[in-house]
Amino acid sequence: MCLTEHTPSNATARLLSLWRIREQASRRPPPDKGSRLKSANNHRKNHLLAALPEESYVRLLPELELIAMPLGWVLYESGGRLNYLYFPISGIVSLLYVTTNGASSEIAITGNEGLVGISLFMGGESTTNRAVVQCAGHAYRMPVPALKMEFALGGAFQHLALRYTQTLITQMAQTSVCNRHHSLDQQLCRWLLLSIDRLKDSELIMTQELIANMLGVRREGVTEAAGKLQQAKLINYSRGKITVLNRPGLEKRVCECYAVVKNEFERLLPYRVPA
Amino acid sequence: MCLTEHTPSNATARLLSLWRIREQASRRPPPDKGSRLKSANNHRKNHLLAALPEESYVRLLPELELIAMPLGWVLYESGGRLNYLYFPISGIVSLLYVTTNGASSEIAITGNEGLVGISLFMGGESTTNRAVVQCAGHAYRMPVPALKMEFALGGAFQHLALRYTQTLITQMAQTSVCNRHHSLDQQLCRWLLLSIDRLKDSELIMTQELIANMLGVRREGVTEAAGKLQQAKLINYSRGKITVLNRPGLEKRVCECYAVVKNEFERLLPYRVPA
DNA sequence: CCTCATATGTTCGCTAGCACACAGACGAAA
DNA sequence: TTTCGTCTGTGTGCTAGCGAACATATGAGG
Repeated sequence: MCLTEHTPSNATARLLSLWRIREQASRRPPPDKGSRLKSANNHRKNHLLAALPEESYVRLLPELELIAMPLGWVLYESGGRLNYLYFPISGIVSLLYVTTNGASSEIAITGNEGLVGISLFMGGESTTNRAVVQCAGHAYRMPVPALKMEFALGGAFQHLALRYTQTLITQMAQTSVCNRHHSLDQQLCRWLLLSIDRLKDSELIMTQELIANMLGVRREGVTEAAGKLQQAKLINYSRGKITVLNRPGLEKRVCECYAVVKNEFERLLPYRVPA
Repeated sequence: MCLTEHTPSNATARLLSLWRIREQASRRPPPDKGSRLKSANNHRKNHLLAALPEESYVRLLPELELIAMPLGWVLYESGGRLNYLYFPISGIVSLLYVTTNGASSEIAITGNEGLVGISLFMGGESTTNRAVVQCAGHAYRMPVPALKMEFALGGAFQHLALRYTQTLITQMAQTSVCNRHHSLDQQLCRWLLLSIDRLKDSELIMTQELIANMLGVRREGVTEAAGKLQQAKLINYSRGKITVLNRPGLEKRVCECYAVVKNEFERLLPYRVPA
């Protein structure tokens, strides 16, 4: 492919670990329809659904189906077709780009503040990235026809979807800049903060190997950076479980990128606690 | 700001060169209204305008005003308010992110295939990046009220604008990955190809210093990478003028990122030659 | 033709992060 | 308890790109 490409030796290892994820995925297709979680209030755990006016909300309600998002499940593949728009109510979904030689980078991250599958309403039907569940959780999914109808109305739903897309764009731009200019240490802090912002507790189930895949760096690099944070008592980790002990401490170390993304988020989609 | 931030010493130099740009900009506000270029067919030099059905086109025509985009002109500033949506018919506009310590990175690039100011219809009104004219040219601009009205119709215009936004997202994602995984040499090739794709001739007015700002690297690095390309007779440059001599040669050296962006572009917005 | 600001070339030491190769350490299952 | 797979820690080169300082070239304007 590329003669002058960086040697893909280690990249192969990364690819393997991604394969592992994908196999997990095929083993566990989305179950959980009609679980105990299915009570009206759960919908409002997704901030976008929560922000919908009553009128749109009642229209969409019957279309929404609750599903479980197991760790590692691939919501959509690069170039693949989507049949649903997803509104997470818990857990984290990563938008991941995987290069032809197996190296990968996280492009953006979505939790219960957003939705997964913007290409459905943007018009492309597919994108060049992959969406993977990074932390298990649940989501409501909406079939494409319903989505398109509601979007075409040009009302609150369209408005929210587009604003959310704009925050995603900000996140992607910031990731790009961060990749270029900031140290691995800072990027790890950013990643940790963005992630725990999307969880209720401050505990992540995530190995350093996977974090390395997200950040697009070597696992050893993450070990080193995480080691520093642990020494500073900001986090604690062992065997795929990371606990944030001192959030303000992380915020001191992180680069500007985190704040930019967060501020832009609050500017565009101020979250109102659902009634 | 960031204690562990990379030293901003050289970044300062970069900032200065950006200042220079901005001063040029304030010296030359958009003139050129009603120039000789103003003939009906010129609108169609912008691919998005060209793709509009007659019905929308005639509605928008009276709203469009031709302006010149001088080199270095800032269409909008990070966080700043926009009053127009721009449809370039020639020249190149860079979306640039500048960090607090003065380092910068190009996020995406727009020519006559697209439009500048997506935040206007996405809903944010502003973005965290800056749009700078990288190669002088002309554009039609549309005032915000007209834009919003047309967009709200939910017709072809909305459709095209959103599809274009999707290609822009692809470009940003790819830039991010490229920043992480590919060598400066390859990135330079990508940048050159993306740029000359948006120009009629294969000549760029651009110093290595400025390219370095776009790519977010040191000028010396660009000198070295460009030197290799010149030795290989792929390009020729001197004092701020770069000529591409051997396009296929560049395409052999470039990383996958260029092709991904280009293919996605053609998939989403196949350009039909205007009648 | 000369001057001078600007653009490019080159050098040297330095650091972050890479590749590769193991060693330990923990925990779930047998 | 033992075993074994998975995580994490560490070390040894190595390279790309950084910072800084300076040398050279070149073209536009006097």
